[in-house]
Amino acid sequence: MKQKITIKTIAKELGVSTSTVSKALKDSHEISKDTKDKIQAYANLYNYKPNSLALQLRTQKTKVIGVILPKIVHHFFSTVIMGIEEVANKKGYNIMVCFSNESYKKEVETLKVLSNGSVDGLIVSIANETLKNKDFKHFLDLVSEEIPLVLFDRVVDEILCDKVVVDDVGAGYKASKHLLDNGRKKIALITTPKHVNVGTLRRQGYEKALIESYIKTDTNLIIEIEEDLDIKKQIEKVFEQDIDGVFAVNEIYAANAMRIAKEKGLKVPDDISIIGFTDGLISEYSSPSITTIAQHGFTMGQQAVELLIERIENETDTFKPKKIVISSDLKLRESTKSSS
Amino acid sequence: MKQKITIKTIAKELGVSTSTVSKALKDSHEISKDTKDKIQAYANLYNYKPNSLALQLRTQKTKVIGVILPKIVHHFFSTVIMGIEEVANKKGYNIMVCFSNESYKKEVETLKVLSNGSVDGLIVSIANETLKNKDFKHFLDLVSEEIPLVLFDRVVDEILCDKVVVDDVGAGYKASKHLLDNGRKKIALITTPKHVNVGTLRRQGYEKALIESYIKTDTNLIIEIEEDLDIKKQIEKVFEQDIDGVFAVNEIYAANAMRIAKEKGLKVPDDISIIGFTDGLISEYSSPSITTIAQHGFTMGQQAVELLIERIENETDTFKPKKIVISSDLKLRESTKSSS
DNA sequence: AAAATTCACGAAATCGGTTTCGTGTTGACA
DNA sequence: TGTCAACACGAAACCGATTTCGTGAATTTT
Repeated sequence: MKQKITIKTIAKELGVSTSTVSKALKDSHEISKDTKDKIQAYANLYNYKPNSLALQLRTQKTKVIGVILPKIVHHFFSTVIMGIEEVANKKGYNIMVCFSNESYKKEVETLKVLSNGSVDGLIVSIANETLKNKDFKHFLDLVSEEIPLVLFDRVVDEILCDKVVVDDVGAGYKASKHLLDNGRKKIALITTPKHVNVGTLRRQGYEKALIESYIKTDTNLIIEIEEDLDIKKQIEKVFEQDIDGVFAVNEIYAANAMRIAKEKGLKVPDDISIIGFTDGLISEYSSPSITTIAQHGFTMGQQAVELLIERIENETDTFKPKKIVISSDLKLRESTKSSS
Repeated sequence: MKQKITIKTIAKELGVSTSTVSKALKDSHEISKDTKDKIQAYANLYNYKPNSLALQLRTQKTKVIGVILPKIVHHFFSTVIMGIEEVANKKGYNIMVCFSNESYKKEVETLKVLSNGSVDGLIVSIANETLKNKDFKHFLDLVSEEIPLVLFDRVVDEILCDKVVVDDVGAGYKASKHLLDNGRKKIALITTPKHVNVGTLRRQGYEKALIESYIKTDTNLIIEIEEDLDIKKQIEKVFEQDIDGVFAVNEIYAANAMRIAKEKGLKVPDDISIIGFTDGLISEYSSPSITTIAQHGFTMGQQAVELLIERIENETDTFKPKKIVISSDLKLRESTKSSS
């Protein structure tokens, strides 16, 4: 890289001190107009840009927010990033993005790297493996170092920090209730393993809705998907039973369910209703289009970053973690159109 | 944030100089074993982490790569990011991600912010608006400052730097040839406005394939989509004509075409074949699934970072821009299954 | 026993800025 | 003419590390 022009260069060239240059560039009243003009002209001519590292070292602020996501090729997470970036930028922050790839080890490493002062705070959604392990030491360390931290979507109670989540129980309830209202009785639930708490919460909503309709939960209709195995094959199993509705906790599961239904000769939504989660492009463009629960990832990102910046800039000694719950909406599409 | 422990703190507490501490922590031979043990024990106990800003200021290296994308809620770009992050991390770099949102102004601002020393180099895919304006001054400035820069996918010849692109002409040819081989004669092309060069290049491939089959290009069959307007309505127009094949330059256009075909009562692939671009989830999960040209975003990301890091770490005075062309593959699916 | 090494550590410069505190010069005022 | 304030600028400390060079003491060599 080309040798950058510094304040020192300017000072030497113009025969003044570095303090004068610094002040002149900030239009300080201490410096005479003549000198200011001269210095500013020189700086412009040579396209002087203050070295941000020097500033950061002095102020101990990087104006950077670290974001750690389990993955990115995923409609929900990429939407969240958009929300984060938008607000962060508006407030003068940049974002450093890392991915845990659902791996505990990578999450620990990334957290360590980012917490050495490269960022002012962190926004994280916990990796699957970490949730499974239930080992949150790396997060607890972060909290005890008092590095501002906001968790979103995949959060746990053990970590004392600000959180942004969707109303998963309510969303699960809404989705299931919608199917019940459509006259469906034998509703399959395609969910995640229990350690993924969002899945568990959505299941609670599902069970609540069933109970309200005096339907007994049939564990044969509930299937927990192992992501490492063939997803479609796992979902096919639940179709061996007599079902008339499917509630899938994400859009990939929903799309797979739809495909299987078609292969089995079932008509959607006439013979079977399908509802998904995460309002992504698959749901929108599949045919029939899939009714989903919209998670409002964009809003989540915005809220998370606002919480974080609030925490960064207003260092209150009284630490009371906040939890923001984003309500979710039913996005009605063809896959649950009541035939009546 | 909690007061961080510095080398100075350790020095004072242990009654030695900061240089001794620094050397002891790096296990220098200059320091006696006793002193080293004492200092290292203290550092571990209080969880000392060197301030990365101080290091960066000293070495003038941030070990951060800036990435500017037009958008992120998009299969191709999120895949590229994955590729970038993977290689960058492996080589000890982190990535700072920004979005231009296809806006010229935001691109200029972002470029300015990132080029003040916060990153060692940049990977960029140019915003649509910038391509339209043909105003690349901000990039030329970057180049003249000799800040390492790699452009990918949306690149222009005016900017002298390393580039990674897909073989767009070849890909367009492959896609069109595939339709022709399927016996299609009246193939519509759904592309972007001319200023988006990838669209133009793919069109060249399309025209080349037609010419080879002695088919005259019919401009009525070519439609350039304005993203600001209703996409579906624009595509519907081309369906007013008698067509038996559609080549869409991205998967959203392809998905829309499929939907319209169905609405018109056309059977895919019996009555009409459809082929898209970008091997995303929509193509995979729509029904029938859509044949596409796979762009290998992951590979592009990897290659781009490797070029960039090479440029960052081996400052050669002889600057010869490299251009890597990634070949694309046809991913055969149901939407072009030949009925024969 | 004197000279030469080795050892173990500290002082100070450096990276590129900001900021506090002085200080010499000028002008105004009594 | 002496005093005092305003003005315009510089010296130096500071942020948190690294690194070069120097130095006193201990040890080895001759």
